[in-house]
Amino acid sequence: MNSYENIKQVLTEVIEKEDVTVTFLLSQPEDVSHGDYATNIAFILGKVRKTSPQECAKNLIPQLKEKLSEIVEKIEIAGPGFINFFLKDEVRTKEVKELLNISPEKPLLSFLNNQTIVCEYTDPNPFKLFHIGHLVPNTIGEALSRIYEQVGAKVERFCYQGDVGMHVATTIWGIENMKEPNPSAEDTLRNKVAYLGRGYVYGTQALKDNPPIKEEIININKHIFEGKEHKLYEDGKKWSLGYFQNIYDKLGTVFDYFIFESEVWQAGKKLVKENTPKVFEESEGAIVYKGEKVGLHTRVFINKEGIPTYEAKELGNCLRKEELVPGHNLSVVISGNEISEYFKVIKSALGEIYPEYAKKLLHISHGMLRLPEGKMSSRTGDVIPAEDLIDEVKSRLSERLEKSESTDKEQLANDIAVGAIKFSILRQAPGKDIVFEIDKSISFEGDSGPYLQYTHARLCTLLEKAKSLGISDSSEIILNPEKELEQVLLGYSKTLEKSYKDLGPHHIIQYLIMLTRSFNGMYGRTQIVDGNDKEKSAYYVMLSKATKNILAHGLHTLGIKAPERM
RNA sequence: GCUCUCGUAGUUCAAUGGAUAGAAUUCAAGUUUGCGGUACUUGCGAUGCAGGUUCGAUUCCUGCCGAGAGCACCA
Repeated sequence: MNSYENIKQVLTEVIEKEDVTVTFLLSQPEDVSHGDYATNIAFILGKVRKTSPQECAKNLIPQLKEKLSEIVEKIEIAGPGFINFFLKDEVRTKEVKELLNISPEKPLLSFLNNQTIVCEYTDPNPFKLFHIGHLVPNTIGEALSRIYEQVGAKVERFCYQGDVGMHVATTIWGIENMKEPNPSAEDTLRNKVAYLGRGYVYGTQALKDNPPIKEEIININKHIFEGKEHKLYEDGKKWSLGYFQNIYDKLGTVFDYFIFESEVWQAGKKLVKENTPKVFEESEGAIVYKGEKVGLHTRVFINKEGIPTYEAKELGNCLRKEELVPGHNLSVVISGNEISEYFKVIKSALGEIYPEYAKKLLHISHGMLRLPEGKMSSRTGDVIPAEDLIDEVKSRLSERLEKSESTDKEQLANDIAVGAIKFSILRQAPGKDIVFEIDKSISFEGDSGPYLQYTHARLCTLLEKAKSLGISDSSEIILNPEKELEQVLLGYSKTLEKSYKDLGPHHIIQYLIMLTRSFNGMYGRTQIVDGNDKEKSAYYVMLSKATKNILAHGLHTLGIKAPERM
C-alpha cells in the first residue's frame, strides 16, 4: 500500500467513525508548499455538522496524526479548511524509486481488467483522400485506445470504411469521363490515389454543372451496391487501401479489424425493415426514424430508392462489431462533431431494438483541424492530404536533422513530424477545433512534441554517461531532496486515471510538460552526473531515470514515439 | 426559427464546485565555467454581460450578447 492509499484508508476510517456517509477527495495540491496530499474532508463534514470547516479539521487532526505517524512528517490546516499532508522525505523517495520498474509494456492500472473494448477510429473512405482531417480521429483514437490498455482493458481497434455510396460512384464516373490515361501498374500508390482524387473532383464539378448526369452516377452506384463486377472499382479500392496502410504505418496504428460498408449495409437494411413500423416508419417513400419523440430530429435510414443511408449502415456496423467481438463491454466510436446529432438518433433507434447494444455505445466527437492559411473543403479540390502535411513538417525539420546523431534519419524525421502533429492534436480537450501551426508545433521550445522528445533523448544520453562512470541509481544519501520533482513523478498514475475517466489525453500532455519543466529546473541548478561524488550523483541519476521512464510511458500512451537519439 | 457545442491573458490552450485562475508564445530583464543552452529564473497580462444556487462558481441553473456545427433521402 502506498502513502496515498494509506492516507485515504485512514480518512475513510475516521469518517466512518463520525457516522456519516460522504465522498471526500484526496489529491495532490498544485503548489508544493501545500504538501504532498490535501483533502477537502473538513468541508464535507462541516456541511453535515453545520460547523465551520476549520473546526472540523481541527478535531480530526489529532487522530490523523496518530494513525499516520509512520509516514507523515506533519499535517496542517490551510486556507478555508483543507487538510494538508506532508510525507516524510524517505517515504516519498522510496515511492519514487518504485517508478524505476514501470514500463509501457504492462498496464499501470487495473480499472478495466478483464474487459474488452471495441474502439473505432480514423474511418477514411476508399476513393477519397486521406486528408488532414483524418489525422484527428486517428490520433485521438490511438491515444484513447492506449489509455484504455493502460488501465487494464483489452482493446480491439476497428476501422470502418465507406467503400460504397455516391462518393464512390461519382469518382468512377469522373474517371471514366475525364479523359486521362490510367496510371501504369508500377506507378506509386500515391499517384494512383491522386488520380482517384482528380476523378472525384471532376465528377463533383460535372454534377454541379450538369445535374442530369446524376442518373448515370446513380446507375453506377446501384451496380456497385449489387456487388457486380467492376474493374475500375476493384483497382481503385485496392489502391486506396494500400495507400491507407502506408499512412497507418507512419502514424503507428495497427488495426485489428477493417469493416466495409459493403459488408454491413444488408444487415442494417434488414434490421430497419424488420422493425418498421414498430420502430421506424415510412414517410414520403423513405423509411425514417422519428427522433422527435426523444427530443431529437427525424432522420432517413433507407431512402426512396431503397438504398440504406449512413444511418442504416451504421446500425449494420454495430451488429458486425458484436459478431466479431462478441460480448465486448464498451464500444467507442470517434468521429467529427458534425456527426454528433446523427449519432444520438442512431443510438436511440438502436436502443429500441437492442437496448444492451445501445447502452455500451459511446460516441466521442472531435473538432476540425485547421491550418492558419485557410479552410479545408472536401469538394473543391483544395483538400490537404495528410501525407503532404507530414512531409511539409518533415521538410521544415531538415535543417535541425542535419546535426542529428541518429543513425536512421528518415525514421527519426517521421517520428518527430508525426509526434509534433499528434501533440498539437492531443494538447487540448477533444471536441473543439484545432488550429495547427506548423512552426510552433516543431519549435522545440515551449509546448511541443519535439520538446518532450528532445528532453527524453537528452535523458537517455545522460543516463548512459552515468552508467559508463559506474554511478548506480539507488543512493541512500539524500541531502536535499527534490521535493517538487518527486511529487510530480508520483502524480503520474493519478493523471493517467484522470485521463481515463475524462476520456482526455490532454491531461497527460499537460502533465508531461509539467514534468519536463520540473526536471529541467533541477537539471539547470544541479550537476546530475558527477564522477567525483558518485554517492550524491546516484540520487539525481535515480530521479533522472524515473523521469525518463515516466516520460517514455506517457509518450507511448499518447501514441508518440520517444527516440533515444535526436 | 429550433437543437447541440462553445465564449478564459495580444495569440494558442488548461483548470474532478475549492487555496493566489495554470501553461506556452509575444514583449522586458536576468542566470549559467556542468552532463546536448533546443535550458533555467523573474516580470507584464484574462474568466463576454446580468442575475441565481453555495461556506466557496471559470465550472451548476436562468436570461441576454457573440461564435461554430447540425436540422429528410450525401457521408
